[in-house]
Amino acid sequence: MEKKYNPEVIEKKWQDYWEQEKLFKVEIDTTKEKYYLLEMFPYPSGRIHMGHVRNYCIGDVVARFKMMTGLNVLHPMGWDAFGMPAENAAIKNHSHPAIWTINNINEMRRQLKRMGLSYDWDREIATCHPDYYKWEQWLFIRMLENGLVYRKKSIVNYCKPCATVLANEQVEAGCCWRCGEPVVQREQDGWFFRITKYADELLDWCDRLTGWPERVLTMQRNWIGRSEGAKILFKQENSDQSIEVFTTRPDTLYGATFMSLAPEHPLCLSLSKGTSQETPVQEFVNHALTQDWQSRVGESVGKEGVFTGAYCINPLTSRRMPIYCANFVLYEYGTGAVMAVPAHDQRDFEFAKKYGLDIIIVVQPTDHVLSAETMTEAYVGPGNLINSGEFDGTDNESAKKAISKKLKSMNQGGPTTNYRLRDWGVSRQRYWGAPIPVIHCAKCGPVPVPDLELPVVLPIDIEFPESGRSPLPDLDWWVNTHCPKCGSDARRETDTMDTFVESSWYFDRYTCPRYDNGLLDPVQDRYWSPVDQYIGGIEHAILHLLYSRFFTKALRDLGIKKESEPFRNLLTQGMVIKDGAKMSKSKGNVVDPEDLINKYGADTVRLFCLFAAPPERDLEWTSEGVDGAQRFLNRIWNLVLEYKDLKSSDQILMESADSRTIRRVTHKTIKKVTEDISNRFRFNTAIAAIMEMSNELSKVSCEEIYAKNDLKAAMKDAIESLVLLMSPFVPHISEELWEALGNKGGLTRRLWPTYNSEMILEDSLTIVAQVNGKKRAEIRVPTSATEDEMKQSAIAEANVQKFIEGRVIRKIVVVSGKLVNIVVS
RNA sequence: GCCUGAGUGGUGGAAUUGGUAGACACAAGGGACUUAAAAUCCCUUGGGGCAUGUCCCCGUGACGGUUCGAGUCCGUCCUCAGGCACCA
Repeated sequence: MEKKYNPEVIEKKWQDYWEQEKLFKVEIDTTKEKYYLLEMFPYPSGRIHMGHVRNYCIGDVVARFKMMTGLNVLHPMGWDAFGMPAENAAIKNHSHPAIWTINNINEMRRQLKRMGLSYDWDREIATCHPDYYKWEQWLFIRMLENGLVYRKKSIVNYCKPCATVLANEQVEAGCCWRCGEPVVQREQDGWFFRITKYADELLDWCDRLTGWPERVLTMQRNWIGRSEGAKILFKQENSDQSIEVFTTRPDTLYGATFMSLAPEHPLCLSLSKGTSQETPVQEFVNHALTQDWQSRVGESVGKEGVFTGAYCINPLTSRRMPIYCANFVLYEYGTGAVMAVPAHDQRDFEFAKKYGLDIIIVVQPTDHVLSAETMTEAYVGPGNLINSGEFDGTDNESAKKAISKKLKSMNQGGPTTNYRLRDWGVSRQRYWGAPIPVIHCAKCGPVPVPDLELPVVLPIDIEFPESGRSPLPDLDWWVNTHCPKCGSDARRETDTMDTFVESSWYFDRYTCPRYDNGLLDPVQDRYWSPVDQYIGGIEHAILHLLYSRFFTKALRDLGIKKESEPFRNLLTQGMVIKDGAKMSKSKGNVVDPEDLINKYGADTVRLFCLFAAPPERDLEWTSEGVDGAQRFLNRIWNLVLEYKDLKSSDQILMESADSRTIRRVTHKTIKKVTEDISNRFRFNTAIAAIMEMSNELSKVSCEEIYAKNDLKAAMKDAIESLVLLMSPFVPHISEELWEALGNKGGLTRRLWPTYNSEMILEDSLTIVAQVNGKKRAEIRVPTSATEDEMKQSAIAEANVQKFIEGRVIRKIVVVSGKLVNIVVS
């Protein structure tokens, strides 16, 4: 053993050893309990950042700990390798997305290996590999066959110069993020996953995901946004057509005085056609549709609208209700049409005031009286119905049900449920993604590519255009094909899939990454699924985690999987920040993990990441803290150096108090560290306990230890336990120290130390003596002391006497092992 | 606006079921070793008081409440962070 801790040498040594011994390679072992641990796989952006480091350090502690407790641990890693940054980089560097991606993967794999993470690298997957997306295409077709995928026209953000659809987050202040030209709304065909079919199930299962943070579940519940209400049909005047609306307030139907349609609603134009309102409506609609989203629905935007010239009929009052087109009505939510009740809805109130429309109060609160003439805002609270015919006097909650029921009996609507969740549009007019496996035939329409022709390989050998426009539509040799059904000339779908599709099932593929007879090997899936612990950033709380849940249910219904939920437990780690802000290039506060590894070694970096904050919280990066972590590892190194030659084989005549103290510290620490890792993921307190133990052991004199057999034995056990306890956090130095103690390498094959409760017991303990709840003394009592004895020693204490003297003792509260509280008047 | 979290020393954080507030670190100050520095080791370190103690008072965002006892439970409010946001 070297005199000085030299991470550079030992980290390389043990990483090589782990790789040669294939220490982290796993296979099904039915004699062992399985544990599937997964961290969110990275996008191969080029270099790992501190967020990755933190995420993967946390995962590695859990993985190594679970291995040591005897579980069969699956701990894989891979690459979320499709996506736009590859295209941008290719444009910038006159390169190719594939080359850029592969180089990045190689670089990042090398960096991750330097962290000493316990991955089974044989299971590595990259989602841009045809062997991976082949099964995604296969699944797409199965979903298409089962009605879970469909094609529809929808309104999208479109950039003309770039000839592509933009995601909402790629539109900056109404302009394209790349070319700066204004984005327009455009109706376009695209493929959709029918996630709304699972809205109820996704929502209901939120209550059963007991291993997920409540915060994430709340966000998902809000996103799904189930609301109970009614659909109501309003007959159009002079027509047998009806307009359907959704409302959560059917109780206010008697107060509905007009109707509002979203500008996208086709009725806006058709109703006004041929009337004097035709031109104003056309202008209004055109204006609304060409506006960017912010200036149309933004917070500060007022209510605007225009009369369509048409009327509909309130089914209960037979009132003639003018139909308006209004900017605040969302086409995507509900039916894109709303009944307006100005007295009881703030938006309708503002709109009615502006355009001079009638306000009728139908819900009267019990504590004050509303009047339509004087009210300055809508009343949305509870109350009893008025102006509502047969429902007058009913409380409005019961009226919701009663009126829904009546509408149903009239065939004019009825109770219904509506969701905020919309179907998931996955078409992207981009190159670097998985091709959608469909062929468009003029006669047969869209036809799935036959299974035998899968995968539809993304053409790689191409010139990547500088415009950013996808080269696929121009690749005649690739696009032109024949219809699988009728054989006539046809064109391939040139859209690729949203990259969230790949990450919605990658965790399944890790169980059988090279399986070629199907998407999943049922034997592997049954053994490994579901993921027992998933770890990643909170930023994926909705999209990725919701999509993955949807895919799991879809795979189940297609008979491919048994499980209904992908991730049994979820840990969301906080961000890494520096100087109070998230690390970013623009702020100039980025710390490069590899520089740190070069300077300190991976163990120090790991230790700091795990010690400075609990996983869910943000981690403030400080270089002083890293220095501190390094100092601790040096101290441990020196401590082990002192005791590495201890032999415990000498005969022990009697255990002394000193050796019992060493054993007590050891067993207490084993208990604390075990519980902190397994129950709570509180690595910071686990490490603090290890530090306390090492401080204790450093206090005793080395000569004394070597002088007595019982101390030698106790210390040897203590040092060995210490190294084992440290090993999930700082594996390299632990292996080296373990070897120096005369053992063989491969600590994850060792058993995690266990504690003996009897060893933790002390002969006497310190308890607190309080008077009226204030601490007045600390007293030592024998562990075996009875309540009475504890009371007596508390009362006998001089400082306690001072406070009870001359007062009457009303009551004495005894908490065994903790305190005695004497209550005096 | 609505929904979630979170507010504890100079800093990161600890206190697991209502029972010693500040574990463990970082920073700072003092000391030892050294010709010197670095490294290392030791001591002090929430605020205040004096009678300098096994002392007293105050102290976990604010104010109330429950309790023998509250950082922890309840109520009202304040601040910060995140999510959603004209969702009918």
